[in-house]
Amino acid sequence: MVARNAPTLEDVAARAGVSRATASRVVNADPRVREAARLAVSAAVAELGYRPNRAARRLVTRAADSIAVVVPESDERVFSDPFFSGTLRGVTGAVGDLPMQVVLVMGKPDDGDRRMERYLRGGHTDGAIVVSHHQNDTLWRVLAETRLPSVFLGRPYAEEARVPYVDVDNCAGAALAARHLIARGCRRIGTVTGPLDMSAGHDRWQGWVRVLEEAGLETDLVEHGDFTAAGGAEATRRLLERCPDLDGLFAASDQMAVAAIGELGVAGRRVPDDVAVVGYDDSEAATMSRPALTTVVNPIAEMAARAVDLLLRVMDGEEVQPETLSTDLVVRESA
Amino acid sequence: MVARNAPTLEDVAARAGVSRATASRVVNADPRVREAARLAVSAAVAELGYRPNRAARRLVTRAADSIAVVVPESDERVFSDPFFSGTLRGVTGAVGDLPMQVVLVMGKPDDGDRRMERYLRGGHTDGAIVVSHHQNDTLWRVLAETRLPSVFLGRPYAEEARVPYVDVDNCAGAALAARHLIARGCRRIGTVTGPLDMSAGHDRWQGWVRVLEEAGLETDLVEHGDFTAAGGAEATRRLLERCPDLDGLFAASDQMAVAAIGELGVAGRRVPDDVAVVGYDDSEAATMSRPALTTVVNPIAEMAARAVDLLLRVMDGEEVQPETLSTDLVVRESA
DNA sequence: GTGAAAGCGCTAACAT
DNA sequence: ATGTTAGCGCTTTCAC
Repeated sequence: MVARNAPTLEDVAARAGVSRATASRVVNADPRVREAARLAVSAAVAELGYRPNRAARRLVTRAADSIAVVVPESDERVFSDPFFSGTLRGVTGAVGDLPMQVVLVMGKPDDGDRRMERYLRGGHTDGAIVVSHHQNDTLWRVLAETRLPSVFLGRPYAEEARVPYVDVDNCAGAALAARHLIARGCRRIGTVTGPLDMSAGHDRWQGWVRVLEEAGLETDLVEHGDFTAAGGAEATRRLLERCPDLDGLFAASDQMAVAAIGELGVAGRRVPDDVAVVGYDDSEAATMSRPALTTVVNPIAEMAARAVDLLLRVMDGEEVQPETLSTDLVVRESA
Repeated sequence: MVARNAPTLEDVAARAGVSRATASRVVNADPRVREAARLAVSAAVAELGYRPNRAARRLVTRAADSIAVVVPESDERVFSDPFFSGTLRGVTGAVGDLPMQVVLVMGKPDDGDRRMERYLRGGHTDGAIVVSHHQNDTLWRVLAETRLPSVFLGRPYAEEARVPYVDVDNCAGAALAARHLIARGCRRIGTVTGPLDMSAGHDRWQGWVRVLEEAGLETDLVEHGDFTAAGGAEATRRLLERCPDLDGLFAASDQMAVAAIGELGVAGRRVPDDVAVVGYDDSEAATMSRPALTTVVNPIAEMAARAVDLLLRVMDGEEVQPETLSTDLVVRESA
């Protein structure tokens, strides 16, 4: 609720002895106003504590107001995975000085609670960037129905979802990692995957499979994680149980890779001498880790920037094409 | 930008063969509409893909639209400290189903970049909850100038800042911790403080001092941290250098306490046998830690809920009084 | 350079 | 139960 009796532009104009139009011009820094009038209006604004009514302004300018960053994950997850903070930072950075709010909307959407869906349907925002979409999430359907301009950051798993997205070539990224391990001489190479109901998890796994097949290596040393450290540690333990003489490991996130290194240490295996480890993300954790992580770059900031750009264009009524960024491997100490 | 030529309520009404008012009633679930009319309007809404113009609605209802959670900390910090995720969760929970957005605004405000100030001055939100305010932050001044309804979560350090706040009695909380250590038999008790330019950091330190003085113990075993794990580890190392036979430690945050336990382990000192450790926050880390942390409860969710309540009332033009919640000690294994 | 006037899309009296 | 009407506060032609 706006403070009662908040002064309006009318009040400011009256106080400054000018018309509403002139007052509006001053407030909006229109150059064609006499110095005297400008001063009078500025003074009136200060004295009255005038603040423009955003709704009124927006009603006439038809400008966008806010976009949502939608993350269908629990808030613990959102706040513990650097991927999300990176994304949010990227989005706010890309929105920059546009007079637009970035609203973070998070929560598992399918745990019976339809809060997220209600929010999206409520028309509270002018657009949405959806991050971390899962196979069974029906968010894309909700978004299609409401016709809310939206862009996925990370290709949605469902093939029917014909929505704009920006993705990175996760398959190629994982292939880079796998080839690096093979080139190093690894032969019993395992992988700790991400969730397979997400395109990123699925694609990184498949990229790994493809390269190992080409090299004539076994592709069954697979354990599924969930991108988190805890999940990665557990998957690594299972992997070590199945194959104690593992000599190479590709983890689909840096958090899992770091956890894997920890587990390998517990099992008495040295990294990279006994087991070479490659992560994914090139997050801060990769450089902090000991040994420092060899990892695949996930250009989060760039993806976020592209997503914002796409979204702005969708909101403008433009037709846009999906974009897929390429990626790189950063070689450090762990492999 | 709203999609061009977005259908208006007028269009819906025309299509359904009713008046704008009736259409509005249906959209807003007003009960006094005939079933037939309701169906016709609903159909028209669906066919046209109508979405209410929020600005127009807001202009007439004069309802609040969004509140900001303002955190004058770097985004890394915001996303790594569970205190902030807890707060954000608390705020969104308390806002509940009110049709109001919660916008997270973060960033160090004084690094020459005035983004936060500009944002707040821009009148983008109807109210603000300020978290983690530092002594030299002049946010309260900005908020006072703009007359933006705001509530501090955690008492602002500056005494001139006559703003509503909700706080917890940090002094009493720290006293609980110190008394517990003394009762356990500790005599060389140190503390790793939070930042002293924050009321929480300062008060927890002072609460510790007061109790130790009353007990006739030395109060100079103080090292300053910043609530983070890294800062806590460093401060603990300094403390151990100064006093290798430390037998009790109060850390002003769980993150620092966990880090301290790690450092104590490195130094070959067992917790709680050699050194008893008490943390602050009762965060998830406290239960996960080994040994599990004895810690002071920081009722984050409750504070957030109170802050939202206060803010709503301030936005309603009401005068409100600061609130200070009490706290408790949870005894686990570390002390 | 400035003012008068026309709406933006919606809700909420007020009539019927 | 429904339609008519009057704004909400602002920006923006269009005259002057």
